[in-house]
Amino acid sequence: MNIQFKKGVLELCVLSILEKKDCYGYELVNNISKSFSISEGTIYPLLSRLRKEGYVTTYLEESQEGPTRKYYVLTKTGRNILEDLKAEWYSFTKAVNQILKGSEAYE
Amino acid sequence: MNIQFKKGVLELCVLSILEKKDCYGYELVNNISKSFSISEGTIYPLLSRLRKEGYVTTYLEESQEGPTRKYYVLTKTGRNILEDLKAEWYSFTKAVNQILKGSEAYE
DNA sequence: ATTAGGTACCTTGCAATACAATATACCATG
DNA sequence: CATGGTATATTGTATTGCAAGGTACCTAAT
Repeated sequence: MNIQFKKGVLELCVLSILEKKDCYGYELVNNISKSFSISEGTIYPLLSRLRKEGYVTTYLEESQEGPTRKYYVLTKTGRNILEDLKAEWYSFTKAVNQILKGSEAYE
Repeated sequence: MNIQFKKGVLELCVLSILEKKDCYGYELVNNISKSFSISEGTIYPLLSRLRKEGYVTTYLEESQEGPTRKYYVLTKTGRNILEDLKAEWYSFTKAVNQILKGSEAYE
């Protein structure tokens, strides 16, 4: 898996998953890992950044299976950013796919 | 335009364009700029790297409109890399789109 | 009780890459 | 001869993903 493809896209994925339900870091790693490889050393700094930027807030909850979980919740700002990122992602991939296909076909 | 989305994808785009015809750096910048913003300071180091890795070779050709152009040609190795990158790109974007759509729909 | 393995958090140092800014130099037009 | 477009290239900075490591909780087997 090309590491570079992931740059910036991970943020989009995390926000998109949090849109559906609150998650803790370890859960996000396992969830996203089903789609493509991702490590904890990537997620935790990313989550800290998202919180610092006000895209998410957190709350703690105890677990019977291990240490306390820190759940992340999407804020209103985070929701807006997510919409922007999604739109950018779709238009970007469309542009790339046009280049890959020879770019004769412009709709 | 999210800078991070471009990471690594630019290499794919450049190789894909070179697959169709030989290009010089400045031409690639103008060509790709039609799809998304890209600067010269990004392309030239990238092209040097591609040459160092044996994905492209170069030849010089004079121009009436300005300084000598350095044309880049895809090698056999470059062609193979391009095929790999394309496949990775398609499978990666598919995975991301599944996450964005809620990932209930697995085909 | 001690060990092992799974769960869960976090930090540090490193690598890759895109960009702005800058530099050089050619050519044509005013 | 100055401006603007063409064309190449380098330097320093910022961002982000990862491997490796550390802390700590819980359960089950030894």
